[in-house]
Amino acid sequence: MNIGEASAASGVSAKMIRYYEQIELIPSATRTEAGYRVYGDRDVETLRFIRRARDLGFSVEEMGTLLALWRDKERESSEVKQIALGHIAEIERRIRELEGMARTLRHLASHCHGDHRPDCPILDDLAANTPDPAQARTHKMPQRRKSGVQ
Amino acid sequence: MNIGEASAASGVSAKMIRYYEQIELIPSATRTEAGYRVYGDRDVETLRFIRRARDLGFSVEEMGTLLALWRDKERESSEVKQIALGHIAEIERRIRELEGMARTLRHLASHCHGDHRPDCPILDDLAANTPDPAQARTHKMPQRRKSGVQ
DNA sequence: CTTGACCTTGCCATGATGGGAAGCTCTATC
DNA sequence: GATAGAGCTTCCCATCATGGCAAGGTCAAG
Repeated sequence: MNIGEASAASGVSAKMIRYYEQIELIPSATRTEAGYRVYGDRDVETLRFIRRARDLGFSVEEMGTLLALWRDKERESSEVKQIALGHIAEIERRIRELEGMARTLRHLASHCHGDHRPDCPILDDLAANTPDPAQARTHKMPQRRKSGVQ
Repeated sequence: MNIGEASAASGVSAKMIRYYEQIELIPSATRTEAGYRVYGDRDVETLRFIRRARDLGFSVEEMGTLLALWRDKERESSEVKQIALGHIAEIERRIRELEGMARTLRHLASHCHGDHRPDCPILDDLAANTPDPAQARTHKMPQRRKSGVQ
């Protein structure tokens, strides 16, 4: 099976299959004399596993761990469960973050006329709100020495 | 005001301020003779606007539009509302996507012993599930000519 | 004058993915 | 057997927003 066929059979693009090989998420495929990658049913199974895990939002790193556990017949299911639970917690954190944004935006939008008049509480709010450093997102503001807003 | 002070006053890192200038989201700051960027209160206001919009999940492109509308006194609030509503819809779409993942994972995890036994429905499911091309995420699988899984 | 915090530019990295070019291979059709 | 064109190969570049590091100039306090 060529890479294109393996791609169609697994739902993972050929580009990504090569990428996964390069980062050693999957072993290097054997090659034909001409240098074409060759895949078997086992490889397609692995690629489907990856495709499914990715659709569940697992990162490539997490997929690597899951694959290793999958291949290890003696693995303990608690390890897998831990990864799944951790991932669920992360997803729920992102959901809460997005819901906070949506809540604020819905509130602002509901107070905006949405007509030809220029008054718009959305812009006013964006402009007026003093930033609260404590609720910064990915922010790591460096501390200054002379510290003081001039 | 130097860039570090403007950063502290606005909550936007110096690095990002330079980046926003480079991509022309904000106008180029005036410079001292030595080449230092100089900021005034108006600039800090703009940066705060950006910081707040970013915390609400707006992309840089959307921020550019919002900034233009903010500066345009004659703008119609309907434009702003449209952007906000579109953004809300996008956030809600992402939330639904994440909730689908969380639901599936919770279901799988609840059926996993989570102990020393190797049996794990999570891995079994990842391995066995045939991919449904219709529910692909960002997938644009290219169509093959001979189309057929060997 | 020295120290060191601050500024400058520039390059590199992230994560997962796509796009495209240049060049080789395979296969179906004439 | 020759030709066309789909498919494969590698390599490089782009995304998006952000951080890190390095080399070098500047400024202010001691």
